[in-house]
Amino acid sequence: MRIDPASAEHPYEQLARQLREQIGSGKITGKLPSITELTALTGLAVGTVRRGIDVFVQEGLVQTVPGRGTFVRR
Amino acid sequence: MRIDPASAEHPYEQLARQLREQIGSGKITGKLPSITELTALTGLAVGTVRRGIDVFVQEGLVQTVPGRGTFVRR
DNA sequence: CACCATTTGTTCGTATGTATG
DNA sequence: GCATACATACGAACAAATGGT
Repeated sequence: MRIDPASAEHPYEQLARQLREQIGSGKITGKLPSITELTALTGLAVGTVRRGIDVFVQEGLVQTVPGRGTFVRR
Repeated sequence: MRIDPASAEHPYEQLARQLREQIGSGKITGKLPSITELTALTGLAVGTVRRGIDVFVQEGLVQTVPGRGTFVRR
């Protein structure tokens, strides 16, 4: 889960793409890493991580539950 | 265009609702006030105004053009 | 062509609120 | 009550696109 700030691809897009790959390949099935964990893993800010995850929420690929986490829809 | 921070309705939701009313009633037809103008009009932060407008972008009600502005789709 | 003002787009770091367990 | 986790908001900064001078 490495983010390159200098890339032409925006950090939130890189995050979304990398998460999508891990979801698609089945590496992530149930619960996604928490936003706090993702900020630690990526070095990104909270808002940026949210932005990346929002992509999936819009698509209906994941479901977020306050106090619980973010889950891959199946 | 008044926002009440103490309301149960979030500021970005209040903004979206009020803009929607003005669009629906035909008070706003072409270009929306710029984000900078909306922050001045509402006292909200840039990000919050963006959030409110994003609602319409998602819905396809408006179209944003970098360097130009935000326009009501017709 | 260069320069500049305007406008949207993204990111940061922090704070507070709300829901869950 | 407390820890965890998502949700919203703030203020600031910088980039990129547009259009006019």
